[in-house]
Amino acid sequence: MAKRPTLADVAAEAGVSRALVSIVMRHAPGASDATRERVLAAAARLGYRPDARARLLRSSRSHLLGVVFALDGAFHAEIVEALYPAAAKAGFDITLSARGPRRSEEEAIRSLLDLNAEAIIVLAPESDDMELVELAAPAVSVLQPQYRPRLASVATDEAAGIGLAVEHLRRLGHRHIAHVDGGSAVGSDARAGAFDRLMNEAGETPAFLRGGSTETDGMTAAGLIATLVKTPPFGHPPLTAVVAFNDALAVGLMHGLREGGIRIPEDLSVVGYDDSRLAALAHVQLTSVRQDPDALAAAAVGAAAEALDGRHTHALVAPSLTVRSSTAPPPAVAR
Amino acid sequence: MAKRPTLADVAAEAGVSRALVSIVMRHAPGASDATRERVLAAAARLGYRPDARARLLRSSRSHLLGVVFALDGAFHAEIVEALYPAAAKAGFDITLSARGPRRSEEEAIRSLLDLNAEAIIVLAPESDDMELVELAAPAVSVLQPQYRPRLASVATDEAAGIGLAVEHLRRLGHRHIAHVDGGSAVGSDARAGAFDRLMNEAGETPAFLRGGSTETDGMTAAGLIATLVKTPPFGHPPLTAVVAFNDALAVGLMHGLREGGIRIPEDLSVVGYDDSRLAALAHVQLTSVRQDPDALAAAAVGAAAEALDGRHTHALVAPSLTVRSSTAPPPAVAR
DNA sequence: GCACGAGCCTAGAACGTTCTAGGCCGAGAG
DNA sequence: CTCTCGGCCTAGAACGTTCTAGGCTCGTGC
Repeated sequence: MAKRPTLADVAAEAGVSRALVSIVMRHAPGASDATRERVLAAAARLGYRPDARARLLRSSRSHLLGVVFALDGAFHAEIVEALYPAAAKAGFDITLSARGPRRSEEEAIRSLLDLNAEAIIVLAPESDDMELVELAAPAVSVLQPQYRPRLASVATDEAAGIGLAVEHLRRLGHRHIAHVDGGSAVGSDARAGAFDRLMNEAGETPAFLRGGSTETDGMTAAGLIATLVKTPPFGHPPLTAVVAFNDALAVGLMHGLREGGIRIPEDLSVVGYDDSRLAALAHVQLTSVRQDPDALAAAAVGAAAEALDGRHTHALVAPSLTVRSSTAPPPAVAR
Repeated sequence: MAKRPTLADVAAEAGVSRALVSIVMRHAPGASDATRERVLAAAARLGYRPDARARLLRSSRSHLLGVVFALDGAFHAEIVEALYPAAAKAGFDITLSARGPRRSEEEAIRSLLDLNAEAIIVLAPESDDMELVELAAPAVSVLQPQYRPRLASVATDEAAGIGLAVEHLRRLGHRHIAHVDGGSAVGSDARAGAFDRLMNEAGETPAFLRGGSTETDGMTAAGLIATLVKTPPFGHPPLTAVVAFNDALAVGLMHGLREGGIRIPEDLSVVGYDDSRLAALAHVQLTSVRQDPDALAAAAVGAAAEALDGRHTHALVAPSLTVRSSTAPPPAVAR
C-alpha cells in the first residue's frame, strides 16, 4: 500500500510548483497549454487523485450536496440515481446519508452537516427535523411540499398527476370514477383535493373511498368496492374505475377484488400512483402516475443552488402516466 | 448563517489551548475532569461540532468505511441499514456511494477512495472493478463470494440456506422436491450445487428445472412445473414442492402456476430465497430463506477491520427461514 | 528607453483538526 | 535538598489542498 501521491509529488515530477498543479487540476485559468499537458502527464504517471478532504477543507465552497433518503422509500432510489448526474452537471458532488427504522432523519442530517455539505436535500422529510437543517445549511425538501422560511421544496404536481389519471380513464369511456384515498398518509389530502376539484369542474359529484397507504389497506377496501361494482346502490350507476392513492394500495385493491370475483381490467379499471417497482411487476401491470425522477432531481439541485444564493424556490414537476394493463374501457361504454 | 465555531473559538471561550480542546473532544486521556467539564460547557455554549473534513485530513486513520450498494438491490437496503450501528460499534463512520444503471461500480468506488475511506465494503460486486479497490484500499466483498488476493468476503452460507428450505419441506411431508435454478444468474451454481449435494446425501435423485432470476422467468417456468404436478411422467410421482433460486422467480412461478389452475400451497409448496420485500407482500406471503442483515453487516465490518491489519478473511453467515403461507403439507402425505 | 499590462508562474499563508515534543508543577524517593 | 516521575497542559508542526499576493518576462505604445 504505497502512499498516495499528493500535489507536491506531482509538482516535483513535473518540475513546477504545487500551486500550478492545483490550477491545472481545477481547470482554472492561469497555466499555458504546454505546462498544462506536462502536469497532467505527470499526474497520470503517478496515478494522482486529488484528496477530497483537503480540497473540501480549504475551499470555502465545498461543492458538496448532502442527500438524505429512506432505504425503503419506494421512489427514492430512482431519484438518488438521477441526482448524481444532475449534481455533476451543476458542479456539485453528492454524499448520501440513509435514514431508516434504525437511523433517524436527524442522525442522517447531522452526519451530512459534519461533512460540511453546502446544502441538504431531503427526500420526503418526515418531521420537524428540517428545523435542524435550517440552522446550519440551506435545505431542499423533495417529494413532500413543506412551507417554511428558508426551506426550498420540489414536488410533483399532484393535481396534474390525478388529472392525467382521470383523463386517461375518461378517454377510455369511464364515467363513474372513484378515488381511494390515502387515509392519514402524508400527501393524501393533496391528491384527494385534486380529485375533488377535478370532479367539481366537470360538474360531477366526486366519489371518495377510505383507503390507506399499504397493500393491506387495499385488501380491506376491496370489499366495499366489489359491492359498488356488482350491486351499486339504488339509483347509482355501477363504478367502473378507481384511482388509488398509491401503488401499494392499488395492488392490495386488485388482489382483493380479484379474490372477490371482479376481473381487472374487464370489470373495473385501476390506476395507481408512483409507478414504483411494484406497479411494473409482471403479474401486476398496473397503470400508474409516474413522477419524473430526472426532472425532480434536476429541480432539486437547481433549488439547492438557488437556496445557496438565498432564494428559496418551490418547484412543481409535471408527472406522466405509464399505461399498463390494469385499465381498459368500461364493461358497457355509455354513449 | 454565522460562521461555524472552530476548536480555536472553543479554546478561547474556555481559556485553554486548542490541543486541549481536541483532547477533550476525542475523549482522549490527558485532561483533568474539571477542565474537561469546562471545555465541554464552552463547546456546548458555542454549538461547536468538530469538522469531519479537517479531522479526516489530519488523522492518519480516517475511521471511514466506504460502502458501495445498488439502489435496486433487493436486499441491500437492509444491509446498509444494519451497517450503520455495526460500524459505529467498531468506531467507524460510514459513507455511502450508490451504483445503478447510470452510475457504475467503478465511479462509486472512485468517489469513496477520493474521500479516503480506509476500507471499502462492496455489496454484491458485479465485476472486476474490485481490482481497482485492491490497489488503493482493503476491500470486503459482501453477498457474493469472490476469491482474490487482498480481498475479504462475507456471504451467506448457501448450502445452509438451501438446507433449511429442504428440511422445512421434508418436515411438512414432502418427498418430491425440485429446484428451479437461477439460470445464468450469479450465485445460481452455488445454490443449485448445494441442492444437488443435499439430495445425493439423502439418496434421492435431485430434480432440476431451468429458471432464471426474474419474475418473467418464473412465469415461463410455470408451464413445465404445472405439467409435472398434474400429469407426472410415467413412473414418476407428482411433484409437490419447489425451491426457487430467488423470490422474484418464486413470485413469477406462483402467478403462472395459479393461472394454470394449480393451488398454492394446497397442490404445490413454493419456497423463495432472499426474503425480500416481494416475499412479504400481503398477496404473496412467500416462505423464503432469510439472509441475516445484522449478522452480514457485523461480519462485513469485522472483515474490514481485519483487512486493515492485513488479514483477509472469508466469512459465512448462517441464514434462517421465514415461513409464510406458500408452503403446506403435500396433497396426500405419503406414509 | 521606459512604463505598462498581460500571461504565466511561485512562495507562503490559510483551512480546522491531530500529533509530537516538551514545559511546568507537585509529590515521593534517595 | 535534589532527582525523577507522572499528570496536566501548551506551542507549533503537520495533513493536502486552495487562495492571496506578488514576481518575472515579454510585447506594445509612447
